[in-house]
Amino acid sequence: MRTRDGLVTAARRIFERDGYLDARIVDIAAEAKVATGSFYTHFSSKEDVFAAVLARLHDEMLHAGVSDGGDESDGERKDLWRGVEDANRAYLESYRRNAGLMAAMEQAAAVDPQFVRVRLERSRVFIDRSAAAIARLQQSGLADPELDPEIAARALSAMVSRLAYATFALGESLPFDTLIDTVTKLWTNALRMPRDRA
Amino acid sequence: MRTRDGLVTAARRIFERDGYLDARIVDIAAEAKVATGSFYTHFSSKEDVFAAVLARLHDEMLHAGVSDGGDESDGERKDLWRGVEDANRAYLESYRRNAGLMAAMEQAAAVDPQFVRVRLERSRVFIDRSAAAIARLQQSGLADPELDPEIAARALSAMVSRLAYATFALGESLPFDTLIDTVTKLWTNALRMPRDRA
Amino acid sequence: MRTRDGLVTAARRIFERDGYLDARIVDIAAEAKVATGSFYTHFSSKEDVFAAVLARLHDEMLHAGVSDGGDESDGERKDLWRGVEDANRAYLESYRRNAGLMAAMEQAAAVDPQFVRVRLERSRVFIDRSAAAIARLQQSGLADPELDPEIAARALSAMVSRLAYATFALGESLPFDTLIDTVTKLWTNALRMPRDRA
Amino acid sequence: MRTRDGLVTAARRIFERDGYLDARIVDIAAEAKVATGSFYTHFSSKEDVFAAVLARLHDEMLHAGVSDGGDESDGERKDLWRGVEDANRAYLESYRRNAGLMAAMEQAAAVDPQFVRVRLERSRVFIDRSAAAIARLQQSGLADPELDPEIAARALSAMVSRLAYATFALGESLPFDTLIDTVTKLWTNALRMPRDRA
DNA sequence: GATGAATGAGTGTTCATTCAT
DNA sequence: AATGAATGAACACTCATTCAT
Repeated sequence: MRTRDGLVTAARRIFERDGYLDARIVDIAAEAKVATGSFYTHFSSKEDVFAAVLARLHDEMLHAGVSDGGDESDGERKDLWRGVEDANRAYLESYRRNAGLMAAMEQAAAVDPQFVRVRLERSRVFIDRSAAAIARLQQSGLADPELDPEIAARALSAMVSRLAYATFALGESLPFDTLIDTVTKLWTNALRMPRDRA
Repeated sequence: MRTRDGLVTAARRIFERDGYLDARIVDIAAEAKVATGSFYTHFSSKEDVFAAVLARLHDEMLHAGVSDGGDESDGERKDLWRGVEDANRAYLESYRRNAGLMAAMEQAAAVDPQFVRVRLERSRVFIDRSAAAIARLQQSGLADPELDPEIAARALSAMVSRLAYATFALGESLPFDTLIDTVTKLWTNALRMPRDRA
Repeated sequence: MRTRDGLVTAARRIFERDGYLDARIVDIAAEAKVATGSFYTHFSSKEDVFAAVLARLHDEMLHAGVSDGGDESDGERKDLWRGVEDANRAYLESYRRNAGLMAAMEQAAAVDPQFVRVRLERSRVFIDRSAAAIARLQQSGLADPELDPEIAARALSAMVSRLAYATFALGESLPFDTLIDTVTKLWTNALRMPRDRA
Repeated sequence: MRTRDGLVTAARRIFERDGYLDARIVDIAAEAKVATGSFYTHFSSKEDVFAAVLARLHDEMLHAGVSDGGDESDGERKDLWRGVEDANRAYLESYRRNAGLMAAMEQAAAVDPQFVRVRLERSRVFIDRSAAAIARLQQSGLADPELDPEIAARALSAMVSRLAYATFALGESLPFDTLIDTVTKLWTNALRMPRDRA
């Protein structure tokens, strides 16, 4: 198991350094200081390790409570805005922290349908939570009732994740705080949520 | 020049069929019914033809008036909403028509930084036009003055293009009209534009 | 010793299932439910186990009296024909029973000279007995005196074993009884042995 | 086409030298003095070249008239024996000349079912011709009427080819003339053909 | 005697690019 | 300008064997 862990760690470094396509099994094995063949004791292919790397990332995020978009428990309007902002900040910070890997994942998804699925499942969590939140807001009369919660959640998640990709993976410059602020404004506006100090 | 045109046409078909990475020069030459070596009389590499294919697409769009997001000339509120809807419809229809190529371009951009730039320039047109429109609306008191026009334009373009990619290139199901309707609502809401029958 | 026996049994199954070349040591160990390394406590290589498997087969045949071509003790002509038929039947039945292993052995012999020798030694028994029988028949005036007993024995054995291989290992269809009958007629004819009811 | 021919010639040398299994594509290309990749311009795999080598051998045999077992046109008894002897001699001389290749083919057939078929088709020619001859002899009352011509032909061909393999490919020593003489005697006896000077 | 993870050498195949004709 | 055969570098994967526990 120790060897396997070492390989996952090494693989993550190599994928971040070289991207998904240019990552070579030999390099991963070398980075983990094991023989090439040992790689195949634990993984069957490059796709296989990459899936393991992503799975570990997912676990780390769960343990770090990152996926938790903040508690939306109390009903004050001021907090609604704050809730959206916190969720966006958490998402963006996590993206920034794992930018190299996210870039590799985009590449993997562009090349291997298997990772399109993985990416979809990853975003599903956020989309589902957002859709639920939107529906709740609509029922409380706090969000535009004409919107389909599921589709709106998809669209707004697409907006945030694509902006994160452009900013952190591609390096299009945007100050972090401006990013959060804009995203949060657009998100709350888009749902026609009432402004804080309305 | 006829050979060159034939190669571009052939390349487009191959890129649509096989994607950017799996497209082979021999196949492009065969599809164009010329010898492999003739390819290199007109293009220096796969990147080179792909750029030519994208350039031709761009030209076709300009001639088809597709890039023209509708004239936003008159000041009636009703037309504002209509203007956004028309622009989105035009974008989405164009994306749907060229879905195979757009998928190839996403793949190319994931693999080759050169095409990240191309993609960026392509979207630049739409972003700039949107940013200008937003600024104009703000000056007329018809859009949220707190938004940075440039960043908001980027974000909303990201939203639309990503949704288009998911729907037409990846095949995540969404009825076309629902898509346009949702996108337009979110877009106008996000800017806090007044509703039609306000 | 129990482990060793288990490995030989397992190896036989694997060789029958996968052939000599495709048989893998790990599979043999797994089939015997021992660790891979344990294999090497008892055998030094794949060739080594395969030799052991063949040796055990040889022992089983001896104990089953299979190698015993029938007793050619009495001098009646009728029995001569019967003796040849019995020997052929015994040989062919044994081949049919062990067809999988024989196929593996042919493969091994095609690939490793060591098993050409083993195969030769295996057939030696039959050839020598046949040669002796031919010589005896010649001395009794019951077989063509112009034939070299040794070479004739080789040739006729080759005929029978090759037919057995084609029928049972390769699956070229031939009814068992037709096979025995033809082989016996050809064998007795070839030696110019007098017909039963001469 | 010149390159292809060179590759077939080179392949034949390599297959004879190293056998089917140990033959490496790089070696074949090097022997033909072309780049490794050029091999794949003409052949898709090792099996593919080997099939080409065997096909060329087949052609050469046909042109050399080797497959022609002598004309069995006149009805003299003396010539019957001679006809069988000539056919056997031709077969055995051809086998001796191509012993290295035949050894490789046995190996190929032991490893790849595709070549079991090829070998079968190769022998089919001889078997069919023999079967026809046997049937003719039976009709003229010159061969044992109890034998099935097809099966007898198979059996006697198996005998000759297996003896050829043992002698020329495996090097079990037997003088060439003794071999022909024995084989011919056994063959004519087996069919109960009348002796020359009966 | 048993374990089983680690070792690492070895090779078929692809395809963008060249260049003599 | 066209031809198309030739080039050759690059890399994943297998599996018999070892050896520290």
